[in-house]
Amino acid sequence: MRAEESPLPPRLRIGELANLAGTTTRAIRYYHSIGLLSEPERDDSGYRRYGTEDLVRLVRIRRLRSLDMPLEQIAQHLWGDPSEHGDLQATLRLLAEDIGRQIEELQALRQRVLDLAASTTLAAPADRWQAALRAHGLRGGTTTRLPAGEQAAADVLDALHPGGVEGVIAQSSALLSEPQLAARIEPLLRRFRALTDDDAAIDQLAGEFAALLPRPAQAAPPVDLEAMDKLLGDRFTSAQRHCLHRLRELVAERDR
Amino acid sequence: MRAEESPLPPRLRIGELANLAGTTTRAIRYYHSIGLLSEPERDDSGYRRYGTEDLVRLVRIRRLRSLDMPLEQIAQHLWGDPSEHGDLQATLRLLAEDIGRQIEELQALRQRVLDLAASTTLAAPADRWQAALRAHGLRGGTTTRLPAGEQAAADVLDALHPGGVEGVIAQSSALLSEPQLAARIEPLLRRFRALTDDDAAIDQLAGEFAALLPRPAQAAPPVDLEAMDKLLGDRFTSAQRHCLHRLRELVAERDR
DNA sequence: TTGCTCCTCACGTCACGTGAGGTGGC
DNA sequence: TTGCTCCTCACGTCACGTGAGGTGGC
Repeated sequence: MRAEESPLPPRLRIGELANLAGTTTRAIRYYHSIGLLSEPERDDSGYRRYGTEDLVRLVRIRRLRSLDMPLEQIAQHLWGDPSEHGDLQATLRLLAEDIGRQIEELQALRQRVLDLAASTTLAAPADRWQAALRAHGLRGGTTTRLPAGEQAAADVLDALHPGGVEGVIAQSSALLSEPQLAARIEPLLRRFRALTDDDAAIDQLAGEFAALLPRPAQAAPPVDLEAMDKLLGDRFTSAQRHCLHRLRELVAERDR
Repeated sequence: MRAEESPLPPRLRIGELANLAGTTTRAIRYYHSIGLLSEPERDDSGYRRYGTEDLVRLVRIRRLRSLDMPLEQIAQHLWGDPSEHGDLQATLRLLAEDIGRQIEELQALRQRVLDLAASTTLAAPADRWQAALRAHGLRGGTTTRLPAGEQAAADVLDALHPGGVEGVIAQSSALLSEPQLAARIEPLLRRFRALTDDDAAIDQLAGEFAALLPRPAQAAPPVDLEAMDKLLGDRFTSAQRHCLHRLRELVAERDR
């Protein structure tokens, strides 16, 4: 039996290459346009025809892209001498570490979401604030429903602290472990809520609040106090704002 | 002591809000432009002034964005009625599941990155191909250096199979466990490499190769054979192409 | 006065997706 | 002939970034 002539099979067209590499023709043309993949030869009808090297390079690009690596960075690695693979190795290790950190962040976030979903009734920050206070032996004030100003304060704390209102309270453990805190703070809160503009006792009340606050070394404020002031300004009466302002002054003076 | 008038502190400006929420003024303006965050009131000089609700909503947006959730999806979550507690709970559960999936994806991604880092230490596909064959008791042919066609074949297999050349060999375990494979295949390979166009034994050789291949039920081809043909066409002689073509025909006939 | 912040266009970026309108291959 | 693939513009998308040129606030 004689051997027949076996003609050269036509090389790959762009669609076939795209399928093999698990991508689209548009992506391949885009890689050509930015010079990441060199343009192959055309056949008689102007179609691009691809070979082995194109496939190998494209698959490498897609592998790195599946790691969300930017094309520019991919280009640097693929244009680098194949002998300098140490650099790529180091980059990949750093990438793995970065992903590891992202995983940890997401796990913490997921736990927080689950905690929130499972926690009692998944209530508003103000209610969770009071519940967390009760868990520390504080009744959270005499009223069942907090005044508007304190409700808004809970909202802001919940938004600003990474751990939510629960995180704020956890960070204030030094304050909360103060002996007799419940007995001492609740009368102050009642007086604060009843403050009127011509109340002569504003500075007196601020002083008594300040006496309850721990030294700065033991507890930095959990959130930006000036921002809280600007946000909550319209939720308190002028007298209450005055009292809070005086309280901040007293603490600042003491810390100097 | 008389209480002084305590003026309303000005509300937050866009830069302060951005800092508190850990984002940029541009992002906030963008959220306004697409209606994700409503435009706040302006002060006398036209500056936007923000309050508590804006902060709370923006922080929620940023939290979800940090999960890479598209803004459109975020909008759907945040437009849900806050009074429907059951719905909110369900939303949070879904969110936790979503985060869980993202964690799994990232873990798989991290593993792929580490695998990739490990595989770059290894040599060219052709060398890894021969090393893997030796691990199965095959010497990988008589030559130290593979002919160009077989080197290119190794490149293509490595690119196309998710597990690289090692994955191809693992998938071909049925073939590799064939008794006396080494003794039977190596003479065939030598004859294949020496094929000439007028070699009358082309079909004979193809038949002997086919006899070594397992039945289709036991092993589907690990990669697209037609694509391999188009890619490697120019790396083999006409006689070799003829032989491979005949081999594919024989296997296809047998499988019908 | 100086440096900082804010304002509104409006164009740029990244990695493609999506027609539009036309031709080649089987 | 029909349906599929390919070709080249060229505009769209997503989530902002980045000046440009001007004004307000302290």
